[in-house]
Amino acid sequence: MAKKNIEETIINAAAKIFLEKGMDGARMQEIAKAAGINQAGLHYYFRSKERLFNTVMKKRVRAFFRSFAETLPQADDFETFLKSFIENYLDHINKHVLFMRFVIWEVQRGAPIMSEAMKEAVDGGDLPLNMFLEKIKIAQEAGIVRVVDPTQFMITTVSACIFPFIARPVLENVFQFSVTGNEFLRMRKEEIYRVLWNGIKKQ
Amino acid sequence: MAKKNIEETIINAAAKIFLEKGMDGARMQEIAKAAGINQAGLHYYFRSKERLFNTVMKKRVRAFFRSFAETLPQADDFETFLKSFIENYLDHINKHVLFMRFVIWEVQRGAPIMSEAMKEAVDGGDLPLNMFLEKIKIAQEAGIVRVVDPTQFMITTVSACIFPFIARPVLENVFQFSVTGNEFLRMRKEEIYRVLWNGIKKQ
DNA sequence: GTCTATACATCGATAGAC
DNA sequence: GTCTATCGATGTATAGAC
Repeated sequence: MAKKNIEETIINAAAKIFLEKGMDGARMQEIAKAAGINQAGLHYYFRSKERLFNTVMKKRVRAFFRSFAETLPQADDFETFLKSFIENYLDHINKHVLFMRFVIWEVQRGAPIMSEAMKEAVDGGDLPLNMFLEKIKIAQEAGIVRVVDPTQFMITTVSACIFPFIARPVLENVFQFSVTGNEFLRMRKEEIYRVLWNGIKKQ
Repeated sequence: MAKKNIEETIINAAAKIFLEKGMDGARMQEIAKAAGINQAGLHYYFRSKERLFNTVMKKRVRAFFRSFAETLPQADDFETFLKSFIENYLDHINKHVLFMRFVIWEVQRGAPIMSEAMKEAVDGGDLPLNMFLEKIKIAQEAGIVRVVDPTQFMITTVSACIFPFIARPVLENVFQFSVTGNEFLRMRKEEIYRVLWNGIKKQ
């Protein structure tokens, strides 16, 4: 296997373990096994656990931020835009639940690389938030939606989307519900769109 | 100091460290120091790290669930009820950000005690969710609010409340904002109430 | 019950043969 | 570049004096 391929294999295996267990809970031995090499090989390629962690995270954060663009619909009509965004974004979240929960935890836990990687991704223009915010402003000026702070509305939107998924194991205990992943996804798409569109549209 | 008092002191010190660092990242030495004793004393009182962790969590989860009742307002009028609930609940969250983020992380990480403690608290009736859900149903029957699934609406409400706080370090990077805690709290109270009330009220 | 000293286990990292 | 063997550091846990 070529060197680049091995490094790629290690990074993917490491990402899986790190996302599940966190930096503190992850074991180099487990990563090595998942990558199909031994622990000495792991150190040969990445020198230390910290360097491996940093490499993995820089790559993942950037890729994750970039992929946000794919959730942004083309529609000019704000209602259609919002509905499509919620559907796309929930599908997107559904694929990255582990990563999002992990980032929230590791950032507060104090891993310096996380903030650094996010800052780089934001400064590098990997996260096109402005398009969403502009859509709101345009709809406000057109009198389609109420005048609200666009950033606050967007925070509310992503909160309603992300939280039920990253906290799902907790919610299942608290609300004592039990539905399949697909059913839950479908219900959330409907609920969030209805509440948010009614919540922001002009009567 | 009486035995009960020392145990209490240790539990509080341990909770602080566990919530910040997680089970894997917490160190017995650090907990001992924070409790003002040495590591041998820690083991004398709680035998092992796992037992200490379990004791702390059972206590905290139950207390946290119980305190939810304090966020439930008395108001009969649903609009007033919702507005007050959001304000109370955000104040409540603001005091327990570390704990909530920690629970979400540890539950997925696989700490068996967490699910167990939650189940006990729920089964013990420590979490009076029904009052909130009943309020929605009554308002629906009275024609005050639209017909929605009460559980889904409640999930949306708590999501909009909790997420911005547990993910705040991330949001600050992503949205590049920087306001004081109090200012952020005030803005969220206003935003969530406006969007959710408009989102559910009958036109 | 509380201390010091230390045993014991685990993990990250490296040396050195191949 | 990859392996086995092992070092050294760190962290949990305990023995035993007081």
